[in-house]
Amino acid sequence: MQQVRKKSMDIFVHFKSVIVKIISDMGHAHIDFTRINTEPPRDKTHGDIATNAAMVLCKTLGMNPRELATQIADKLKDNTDVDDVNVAGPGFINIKVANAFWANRFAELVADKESFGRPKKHNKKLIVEFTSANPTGPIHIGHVRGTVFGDSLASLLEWSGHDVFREYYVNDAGSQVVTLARSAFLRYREYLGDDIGEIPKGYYPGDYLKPVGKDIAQIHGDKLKNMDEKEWLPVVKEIVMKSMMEMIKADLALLDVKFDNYFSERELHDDGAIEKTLADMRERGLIYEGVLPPPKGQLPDDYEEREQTLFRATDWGDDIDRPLVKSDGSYTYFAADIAYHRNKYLRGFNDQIDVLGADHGGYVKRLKAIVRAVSNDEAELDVKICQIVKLLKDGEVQTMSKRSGNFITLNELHAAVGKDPIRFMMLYRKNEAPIDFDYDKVTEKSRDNPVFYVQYAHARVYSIMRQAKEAFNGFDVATYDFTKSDLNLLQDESEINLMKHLLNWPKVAATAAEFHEPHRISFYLYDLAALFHSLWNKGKEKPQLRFIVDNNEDLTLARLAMVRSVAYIVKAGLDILGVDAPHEMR
RNA sequence: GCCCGCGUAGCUCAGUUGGAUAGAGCAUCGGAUUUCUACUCCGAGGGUCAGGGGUUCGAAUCCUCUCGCGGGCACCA
Repeated sequence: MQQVRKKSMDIFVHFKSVIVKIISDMGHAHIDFTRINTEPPRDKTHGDIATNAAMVLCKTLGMNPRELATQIADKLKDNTDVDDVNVAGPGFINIKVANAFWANRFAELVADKESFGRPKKHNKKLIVEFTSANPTGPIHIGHVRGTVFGDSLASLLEWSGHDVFREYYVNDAGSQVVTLARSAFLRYREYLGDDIGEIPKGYYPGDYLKPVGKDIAQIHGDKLKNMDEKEWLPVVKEIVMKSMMEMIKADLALLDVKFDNYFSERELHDDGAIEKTLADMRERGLIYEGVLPPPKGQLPDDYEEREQTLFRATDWGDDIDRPLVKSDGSYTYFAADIAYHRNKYLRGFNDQIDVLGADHGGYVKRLKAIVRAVSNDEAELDVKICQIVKLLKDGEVQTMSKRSGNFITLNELHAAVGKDPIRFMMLYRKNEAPIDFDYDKVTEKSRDNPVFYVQYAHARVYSIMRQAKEAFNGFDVATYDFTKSDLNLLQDESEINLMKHLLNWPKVAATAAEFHEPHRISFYLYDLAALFHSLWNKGKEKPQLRFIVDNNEDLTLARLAMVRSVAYIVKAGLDILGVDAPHEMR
């Protein structure tokens, strides 16, 4: 038979195409192949690749699954990349791949280095909105998870060939900004020597506004002090907003997070975008005047039934229609949100992702409804909800009191723990699962700490290379071309296992990107590190498995190619997570 | 009351979107240990996948009901 020569980076994709070709050649070219899976079997003794092809297609082809499987298996045996094939269970086809195939495939990794398995450009325009913390104070622990998640998800999608835009939505329009300005004005008076007493209830009490008070005084002297609020408010607002955003950007820099754009909610109000959006929606019949049923559960004290302007969200998958105009005539936050998501659509983002905190779980449906409605189903929104982070210190949960403004800031957390542990631990859980963030454990340098464990794998590779340099008299990892290594010399089972795991990387990264789940990268890297460390440890008992083998330069160079490849993939993965890949541990 | 998420080993969690005998770390138990700079290492036991019913060749995964935990439930942002 004719072999499928086109090599795909992903071995599973590759073998799927081989199987599809076989079935097509059997005279079934025009059936649906999408349900065919090629994946590693749970049990390694079953081989390297398992496929459900026969079970999935037997109905359409009117055949017994085992019989079909046997026919496909017979053809597979002719493939030189295949060492052995068997049919098992209800009709699984298990493929054992020839060692030479692994070696050939591994040569691609060695040649491609960190970019191994990286898909080509998709030219899909994606926007990821995350953090979007209210600009009324510093970034604190509650924002950190969503920030790290959003940033890494964006990196992951970039790695996968998409055109990704990171955006922060600044809620600078509502009454909270007025409160912020008043709070800053108090600090201004305080700086000028007034006794301001206790910060009144409802104001922002944090010390971080003191420098803002000072700034105002330095710019305007005491001339604001005796003005009416009407006059000083816009002035103070301007200064305090600018100052808050600078503070937030500095905080985010601690995590190496940079946004492509900070999108101002106020501008949506000022430039008429909301009116325009609502006018468009009215024209399309998406808006009506009506009365909403009273909210279920505890009725708010000031509830009054009245007719209001509503968006037909129920037509787009939401549970209830949503109000757009408040009783005082101004727009709701939701109205601005519609204009905002419409704006994203008009900028060409048909794939949108919003990263939100657990307390916003109730908004998912309405946000999705918005995007569908304003784009007339051309654009799609995925909302990722990040669960809470429980901060543990000395084994006890740290509760933070909002009342006194006494929350743990990113700044404090960063000073105590550092960027890499923060980022890794935030990504070492599925986004919907809560995290216990143990202050003490996360700084620990032991196997118990996955950050260290993974970083150490990378550092260990460089350590080995430094030793190789001595053993080989000036051997230089930076310039040596490992594609010259003879990878067929790697025959030990533990070496083959490590190589297989490395070759799994493209599939892991692709799956993580497809489902917007960066945590898969962290878990993969942890497993990779475990395999690598374990192999290193074997060298203690069996010196013949050591990476650097005396008097056998060829074998050593083959092993060094493998070792070097561990660092390529760890580096690629850690880059996505935004965690440093150190050359040595300190 | 309604909506969303979660429920997997003693504990903390994965589980390749429906695949075969459900995995890892910690803890427990049993061994090894003057080391290719660093982290000790190797192995074992441990399960009604919250529970019932259903869909099909096949379910932790999909549907349905029940229980438990968390979050949310006009006009705030």
